[in-house]
Amino acid sequence: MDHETPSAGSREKLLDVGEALFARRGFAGVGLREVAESAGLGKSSLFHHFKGKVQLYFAVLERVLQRMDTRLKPLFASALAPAARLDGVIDGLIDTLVEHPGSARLLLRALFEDDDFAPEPLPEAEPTERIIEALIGRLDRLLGEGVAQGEFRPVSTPHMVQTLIGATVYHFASGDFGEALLGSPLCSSEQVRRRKDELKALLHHGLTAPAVVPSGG
Amino acid sequence: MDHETPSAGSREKLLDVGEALFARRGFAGVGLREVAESAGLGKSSLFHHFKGKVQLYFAVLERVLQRMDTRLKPLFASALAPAARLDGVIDGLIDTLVEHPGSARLLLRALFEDDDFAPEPLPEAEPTERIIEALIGRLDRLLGEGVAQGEFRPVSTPHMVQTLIGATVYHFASGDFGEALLGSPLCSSEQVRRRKDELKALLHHGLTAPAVVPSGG
DNA sequence: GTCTATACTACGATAGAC
DNA sequence: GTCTATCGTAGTATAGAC
Repeated sequence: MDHETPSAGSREKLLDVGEALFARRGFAGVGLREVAESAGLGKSSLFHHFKGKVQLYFAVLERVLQRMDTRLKPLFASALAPAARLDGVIDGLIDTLVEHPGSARLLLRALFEDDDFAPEPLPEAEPTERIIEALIGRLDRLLGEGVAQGEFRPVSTPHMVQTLIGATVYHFASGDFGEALLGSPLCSSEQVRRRKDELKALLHHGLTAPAVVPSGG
Repeated sequence: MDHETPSAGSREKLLDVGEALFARRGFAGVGLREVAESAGLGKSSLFHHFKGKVQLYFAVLERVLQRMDTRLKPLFASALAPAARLDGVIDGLIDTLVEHPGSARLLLRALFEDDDFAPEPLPEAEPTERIIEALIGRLDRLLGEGVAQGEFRPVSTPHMVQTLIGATVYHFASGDFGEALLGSPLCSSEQVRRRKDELKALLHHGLTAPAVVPSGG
């Protein structure tokens, strides 16, 4: 093992620093000098670990998405009924967003900022797009399953996916604004529990099919 | 009249161009040269209309927010019951986001990107914060009213505000991703109508109090 | 693998002619 | 009100010493 670890510590540290900075200020707002020096390196040493700025950025994004995918995959694969499975996915998603500060913002940026870093599609963006597509696909299928089985109302699953992203990713990305709105830190254990409860209650009432009703109603 | 219009056209054009560019690439991702030349001016002429980059940015943001505020104020002030009033606000909000492309992204950025353009709080950011605070305050009070009158479930109004922002602002800010997910343009009249219907249905089932139940249940 | 030094470009902003 | 010219800084990236 370890046949692929050039210097081990520095690369990880660059990814950590890059994750924090890119999350806060976005791709264009971050200078490589700041990244390198925050990691305890000189500016030029960064280029020994990453070919350029975009490569660093997508390496950071891919690590965040990989973490999320690893965490959520088993929850999607559980044998529970769709509604219970969705509850588990929501809890797991919120947990990962909270455990790794910055990942919510980084993910939100990846979703709404069109990757217009370069004119032509970048090959290094492909792995990240693959993971996002897989995650969204699983969520969409879970919702579709619930609708097919009659446990959920017949909603538009893509629109519900968007609503769920907004309710989770956006919420935990909304730093100072969200904190001012709630009156206490977004990631405090109390507000995290509250967020989970509020969202799951909204879905329980709003997504679950409202029991069996006679068609004449 | 007209005592305050120096050149009229250029300033408006700069705001238009700035709105499009800042929405797409964020504050740091936009160069003043591109803004000026896209407006048909030289780079230096821009400084005749705006003192600097931050002033241009907040002028753009303020215009967007002002537009939104003017549109939504009467909807918030309507005499309808809270649930119907909320429906109207949602329709109006989505309409403004759709009519002015870029405003969703610009607003989303303003909400989740902490204004870390400068170390100290900028005086030119204050008007925008005032409008946002007013809008959010009205929405929060509308929800609180509905809860107090028993028309809504006893939800956390700040959390519901966040959910609504995510369901509207984020959705229409999610350009290529959202379009790929839905399979057709976000702002097509069909998808806009669908978005309104899906969201209002979710709220109708998930936010409205589920009829009167005996307390012993 | 990290450093100093450097090339080249673009940035925000200012000065002054017209 | 717009222009050309310029300043100072910081950006990404490369070359080469250690």
